[in-house]
Amino acid sequence: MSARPASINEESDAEAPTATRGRSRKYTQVLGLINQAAIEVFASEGLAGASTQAIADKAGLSKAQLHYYIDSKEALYRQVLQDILTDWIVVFGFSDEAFGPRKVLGDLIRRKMMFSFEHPLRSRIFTAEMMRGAPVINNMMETSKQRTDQAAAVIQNWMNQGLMDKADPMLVLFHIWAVTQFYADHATQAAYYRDTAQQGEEKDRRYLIEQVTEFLLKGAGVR
Amino acid sequence: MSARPASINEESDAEAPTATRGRSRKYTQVLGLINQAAIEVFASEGLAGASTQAIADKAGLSKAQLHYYIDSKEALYRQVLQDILTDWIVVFGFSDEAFGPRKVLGDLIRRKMMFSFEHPLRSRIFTAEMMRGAPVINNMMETSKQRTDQAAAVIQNWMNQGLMDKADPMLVLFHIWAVTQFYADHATQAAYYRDTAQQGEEKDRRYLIEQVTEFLLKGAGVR
DNA sequence: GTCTATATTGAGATAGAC
DNA sequence: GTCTATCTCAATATAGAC
Repeated sequence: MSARPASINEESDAEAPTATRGRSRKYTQVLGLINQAAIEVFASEGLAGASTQAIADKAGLSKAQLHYYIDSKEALYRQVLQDILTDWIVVFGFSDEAFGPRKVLGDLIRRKMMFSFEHPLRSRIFTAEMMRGAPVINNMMETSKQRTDQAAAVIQNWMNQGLMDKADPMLVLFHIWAVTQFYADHATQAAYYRDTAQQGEEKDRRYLIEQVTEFLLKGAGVR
Repeated sequence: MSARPASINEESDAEAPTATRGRSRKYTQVLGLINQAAIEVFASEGLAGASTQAIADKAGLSKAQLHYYIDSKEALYRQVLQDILTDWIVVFGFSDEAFGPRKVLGDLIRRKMMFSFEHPLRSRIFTAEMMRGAPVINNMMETSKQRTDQAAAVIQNWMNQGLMDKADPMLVLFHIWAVTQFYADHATQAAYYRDTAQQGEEKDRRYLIEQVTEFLLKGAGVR
């Protein structure tokens, strides 16, 4: 009960977090509320700055109630990061190499941009964790690295086949990451510099995806 | 005295912070130590997570001593951000438009990359502040916005003269920002994915600058 | 200017009744 | 499962002697 007013920049998804097997309907639902609240607070305050009180408030729970559902603040944070990383692997995954770089990378860029638009808070939590040197997430990143290596190998193949300019494939991936991520992490900055009123509107999103895709494919020399 | 061991990823500059006019030599020197220590702690822990104890330790001071030199943790943080923003304006400034986009943007990219290599912690503090919606730095950003608008106008001129592809000039600046910033904010991630032992070495820096410059100028369609 | 000691607040987490 | 009350600890900041 007592749904809290949505804050600016909030994400609206209420995905069920992982590890809810064999629990009651309500338990899972409450975990979802907590997960969402945690994302909002961690994104703007960081791990240290996030208070369990703030998370509890946003989830519509008392602090004691919250602690009944979670083991600790750190465990909750770890859970959030785990979920984000799982999503990254899907979003940043490659479709079939045979479609060629224009199609495959173009799709990837669009997916990543959509993720930035729809889950900016998740993006920021991840970036914040990276900037600290990934102390919490360290042991979860191996899978992500393997996928990225595979992607780099595919890009290398395309380069060898003359489908795109020769360059360091991993760096090409970095640059795609950097630019698409910018629109999540620096959304405030971007809105301020563009003084755009229509921020987040469908038309503007299409415009940004178009501009970003063109820039990145040209930068990578995709033919 | 009692210089603390340098931690990984530390910045080595000991620039005197602003607002030290009319103070003794020593006072200014101690403020420099505090400033440097603050940068390190804020970068990895954030504003909320940074303890004055940790800052004092890194600066080689007692906590009480630290509080003699600073007004409050928040004021110190504000000071650090102010200094960073001042540096950005210089680094991100344009040289003479007449040199054309290849020279001017190329120089800008190199300067920005060097800043990422040499001041990764400053970069991260700024990004973290942006990701929170810039609550502390908000009223300092007007100057930065003006300069950016001017830069965008110059780029627009170049586009009109056919010196580079037509696109949204502000977005071109965003993308340059995003990619160069990546090498500071995500240095840990980058090192992990590249499993590079020679991280931070002169040769690798030149290599990265070269790759990034080529990618960005191609992306912007600079002729 | 520097030290020891401390006031004060806030937060994470738990106890135990219901 | 939820509540009130509370334990415990850490953190900012200051007091006051030297």
